[in-house]
Amino acid sequence: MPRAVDTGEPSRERSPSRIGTCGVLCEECRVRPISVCRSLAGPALDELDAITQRVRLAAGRILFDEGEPADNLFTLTEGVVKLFKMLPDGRRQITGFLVPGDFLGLAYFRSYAYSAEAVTDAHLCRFPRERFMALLERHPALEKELLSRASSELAAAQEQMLLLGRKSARERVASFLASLARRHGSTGGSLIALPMSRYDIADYLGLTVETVSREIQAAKASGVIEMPDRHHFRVVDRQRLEAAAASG
Amino acid sequence: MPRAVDTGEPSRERSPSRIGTCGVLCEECRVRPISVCRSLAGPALDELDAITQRVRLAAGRILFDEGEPADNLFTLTEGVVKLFKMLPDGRRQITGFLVPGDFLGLAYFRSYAYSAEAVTDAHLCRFPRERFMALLERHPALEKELLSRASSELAAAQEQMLLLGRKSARERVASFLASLARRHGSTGGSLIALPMSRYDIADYLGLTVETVSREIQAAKASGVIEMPDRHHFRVVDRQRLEAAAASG
DNA sequence: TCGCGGCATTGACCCAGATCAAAAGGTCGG
DNA sequence: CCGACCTTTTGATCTGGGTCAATGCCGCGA
Repeated sequence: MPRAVDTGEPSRERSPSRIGTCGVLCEECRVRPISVCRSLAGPALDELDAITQRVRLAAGRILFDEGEPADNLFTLTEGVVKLFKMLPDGRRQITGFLVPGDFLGLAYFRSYAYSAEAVTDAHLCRFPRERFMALLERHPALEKELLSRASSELAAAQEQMLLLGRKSARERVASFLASLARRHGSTGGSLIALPMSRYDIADYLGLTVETVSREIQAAKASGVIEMPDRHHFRVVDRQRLEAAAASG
Repeated sequence: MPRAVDTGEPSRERSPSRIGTCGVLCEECRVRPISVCRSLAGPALDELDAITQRVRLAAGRILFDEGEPADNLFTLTEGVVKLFKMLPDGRRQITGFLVPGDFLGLAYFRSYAYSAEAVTDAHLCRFPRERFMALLERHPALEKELLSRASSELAAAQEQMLLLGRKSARERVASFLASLARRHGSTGGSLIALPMSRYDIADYLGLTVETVSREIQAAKASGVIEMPDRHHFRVVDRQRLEAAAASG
């Protein structure tokens, strides 16, 4: 099992620039800094910067394991991270794929409720739990932002329960591709990355690799999508993709 | 489709009693008042009481439908309520069963992300969204409580994803019974209510009624549980029940 | 450049749980 | 008390997707 502890020095000096309403700035990702909090005003941002540590995580490395003491919170600034839970016998359920801007290690737990692993090389901002919580006390706006994020995560989780409990394999794969396309903001025709393996997709959709592969092939064959290579696709017929997803 | 709008007059007069750290008091359920917020101090409670409306809901009636404008938030004070999402063709996934003390209609959405229906006769406290949000502004402790609840709901949702995506029918039913027993705080041997129908259980576990029925019969036959009637059970062999649940 | 190891795809077969069917309780209005 | 209707149980059969087995593909290290 790969295990990463890639630190990142506290970096006390003020970030040299901020763009728009964005908050914590990742030095290496300056081109695309991601806010931990869209609605934070100046002072809160400064304090957040002060407790921020930069972390890098190579693809395939574990950020933390389920059950570990939850000593840190994170925001993802670059790359893709997957969250998952496992059963004692090795069966795995991926509960989500995080993209830049997403928050990780949500508060109010003694220990992490899931494991987190990098799908691609990733950059994160790390906040020591204690200090972050103290900051939360002083800045209700930050708390509000977290509540808002928790709410949308909850809605996404419920949607995923619908998928896992009631959708067919074809519908699951179509839903997955459609939601990637939606997240991508693609109006159709643009190239969308599929950075995770077929195994990851299977463990996210509650299927086997073989079934995922077959359904993706079927989607290609029916002309709903195009795939220039295994890790990129294009939505050719959005209508039919959405229909196949059976979205409520 | 049954549809309930059972109001409940604003009830402006102060609640005559409070027990321990409990908050909003349901007049009819005085024997067991349930807090909306364990950590609220006096002033916040008074303000909460001021915007509270009592609502009653007969078994089988809808509190609200997915997609409706989310004009109200609720806490359940008595009874059991189920939350669910549906697909256009009628397939249904129940995402949770609420018990007294649970919060409902979480903030930061324009419209409800799911439908809510009473499993048994239920009593709720209703808070008009606007006023509740305003109150939230003034009382960070309330916000903190909501965040805490959202976090545990999220953890529960992830556990359910693991169940729906990766567990067998036997494991699902065992997990369900085990979690009811845990929630009940049963040390073993005590009678636990199973107020929902087999259909509801099936739609919660992503199975069919027939499969749920068969697995429950199997659990009885193997001596893991006892059932004095169809809507009550007793855990006879907690060891084996937990083992069958394959809980991570 | 070659060869190895981990993805990905494809095919053949199988089985857990769905579907179909029917009977047995239970509940409620009249 | 009757009868209609619904929930639950039980049995028989079917099938979507899992399992097992190969082969192809690709990236990487030496």
